[in-house]
Amino acid sequence: MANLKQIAAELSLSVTTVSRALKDGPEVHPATIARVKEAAKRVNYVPNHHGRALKTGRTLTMTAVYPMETQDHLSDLLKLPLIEGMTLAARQAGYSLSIYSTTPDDDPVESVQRQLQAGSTDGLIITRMVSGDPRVKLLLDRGMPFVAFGRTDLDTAYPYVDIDNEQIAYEATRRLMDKGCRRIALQLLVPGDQASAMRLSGYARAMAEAGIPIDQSLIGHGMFTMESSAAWFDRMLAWPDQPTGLACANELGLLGALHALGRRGLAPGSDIHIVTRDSTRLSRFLPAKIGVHFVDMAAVGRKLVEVLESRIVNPLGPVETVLFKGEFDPGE
Amino acid sequence: MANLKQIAAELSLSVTTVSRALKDGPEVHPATIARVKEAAKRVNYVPNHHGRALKTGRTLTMTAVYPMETQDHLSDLLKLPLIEGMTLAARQAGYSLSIYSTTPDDDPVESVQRQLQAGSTDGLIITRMVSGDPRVKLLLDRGMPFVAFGRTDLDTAYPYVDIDNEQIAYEATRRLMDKGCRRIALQLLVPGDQASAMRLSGYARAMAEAGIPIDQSLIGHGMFTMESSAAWFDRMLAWPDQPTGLACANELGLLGALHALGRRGLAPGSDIHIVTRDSTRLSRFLPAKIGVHFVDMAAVGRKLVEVLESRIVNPLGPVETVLFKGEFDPGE
DNA sequence: CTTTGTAATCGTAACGTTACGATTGCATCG
DNA sequence: CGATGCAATCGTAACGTTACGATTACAAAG
Repeated sequence: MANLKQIAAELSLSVTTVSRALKDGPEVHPATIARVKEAAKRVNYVPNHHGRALKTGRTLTMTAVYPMETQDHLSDLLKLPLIEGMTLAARQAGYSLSIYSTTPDDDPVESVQRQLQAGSTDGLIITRMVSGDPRVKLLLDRGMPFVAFGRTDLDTAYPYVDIDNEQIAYEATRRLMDKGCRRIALQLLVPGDQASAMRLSGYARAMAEAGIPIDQSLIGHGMFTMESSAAWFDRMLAWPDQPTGLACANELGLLGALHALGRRGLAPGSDIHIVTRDSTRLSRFLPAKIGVHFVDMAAVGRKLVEVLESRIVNPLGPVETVLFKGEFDPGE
Repeated sequence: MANLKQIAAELSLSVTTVSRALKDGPEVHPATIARVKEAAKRVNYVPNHHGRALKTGRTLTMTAVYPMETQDHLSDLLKLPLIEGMTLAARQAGYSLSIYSTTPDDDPVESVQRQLQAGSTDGLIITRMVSGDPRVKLLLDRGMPFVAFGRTDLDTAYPYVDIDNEQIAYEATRRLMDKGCRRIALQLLVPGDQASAMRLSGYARAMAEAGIPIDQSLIGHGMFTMESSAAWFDRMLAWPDQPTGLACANELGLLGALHALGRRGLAPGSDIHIVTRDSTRLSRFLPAKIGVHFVDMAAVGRKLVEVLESRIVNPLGPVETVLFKGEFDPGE
């Protein structure tokens, strides 16, 4: 409620002087600065966000576009440490972080466009990149600072932070082969998005190296939930030529697959081997031998904010791109 | 980039008329309204958030204060569906949701105060209520719309949405007793906060009814992580009078406890029984017989936003309070 | 031909802030 | 004693929006 005008009136100063005093302007008498700061503290003055934003054009707000698969099912657990990393880093950098949820019904380009216009944000964190993602061009054209979580196949340079999904899937597949697996099943999330495409590509590379032809029926798409993962894997386990190795999309996929195995009295480690990506370290606490690829998503979240901040502060600076590698833990 | 002034200049109208036309003001000629809307659409006009907020005092922003235990460990998984429920509901109600992370180092009252002053939000969602929570009085005094996730022991009325933790813990304890357990261990999260106090109270009620004295050494505080849960439970399993029942704080506590059991070659269901609160349905996919109390946190998140919106729209309206009950599933 | 009424549009001020140029007071210097 | 320089402070305008009262044009009524 307290504003510059009130402080100015109380101290018989002009609004200008008060404003300058609060930023330690060199033109203001030190004694006046002290008086102003004392008064500001006393009345609990905090600069009005909108007044400042309107004048300066800077809002000190970052917006993360948060894609949801459905409204009913639990999202990929990696989003929790990601959000925590982002919110904390944003706050420490002096920004507030706004979360903009989108459902599959929303047009992703339009979602971005709306954020652009309203001038309500200094920068955007976009996720769920797709091939030739049109949002990148749009944002570059408008000069809106942004950073992508994930990459896309464009010839223009743009800032991104990504996980090396290709390497993760390659390594996962190789590990399974080391255990003797040749029929290796692969779980993917969103059909057509970049992260899934990279996983598929890493898988294909490992298979090609081993000279094993790819069996499309071993590749599962849309494995968002424990239920869908369990049902899909259960179906495969009924085949005469059931898979002997499985690379899970994430923790939820793993839990679903373990559930399907358990119902048949099977456990991973002897006949069937399982590898998963895990960003919560949850799988390390399961009573099963599982190879785990850990990626520190809180660090990814912090990095996203860091890169975005540098874009905001210096829009013409060098375009940063960061690739996080995972750490593989074979699980005994 | 496009603003009212530009549209007005282009159509040779005043800014006022354009502004009114966009809201279908009855004083504007229908033909003019059509012209204005066409032009607005053509130049992709979206009202500037800060200009509007400054003038009207409404920001169309809600802020959720998000408490974090530590910067390193994964938070309670219930926060993921909670955030998803909140962000989606906020967006559908026309608000954007800002997440304000706080660490244990932050003074919770000061965190709230800062949000208040800056005028950057229309309402607050506060969590992690403590006994006699000073934030409630502060917010009521200032007339800032808010809703609490959780209750506190104050004689003033204020809006809240809560989970019936007392009932959850009572029922959990009773279920364990039904299985024959008398030495029942209880996991709690934050020492001193309201949710943990309620859990403890429900536990105590069930124990009193059964005439079993409470053994303080069976009550564990600060069980935020799988690691701490595992270590704590492991210590107890080494006792000659080890517990025969365990009520876990949440999914992470459960995984930690199962891990400790598994290392000793034990499984829940015969000698030792386990019950947990679960809001991700994760425990249903574990190969263990566990009693589960499910609470739909996405619904809680949506409700929080709904209650907050009604406070914002009608600050003098009736004070809503909502209590979510869980559903118990005995796990076979 | 002036008055009254009404539909449509306009102009000004204000929200709280900051940028920038103008102004004041006072000591110093030729 | 008037000119100059400097430190300190002030005033105005602007960001984009909306609220409110004023103004215009024109038709109908006296």
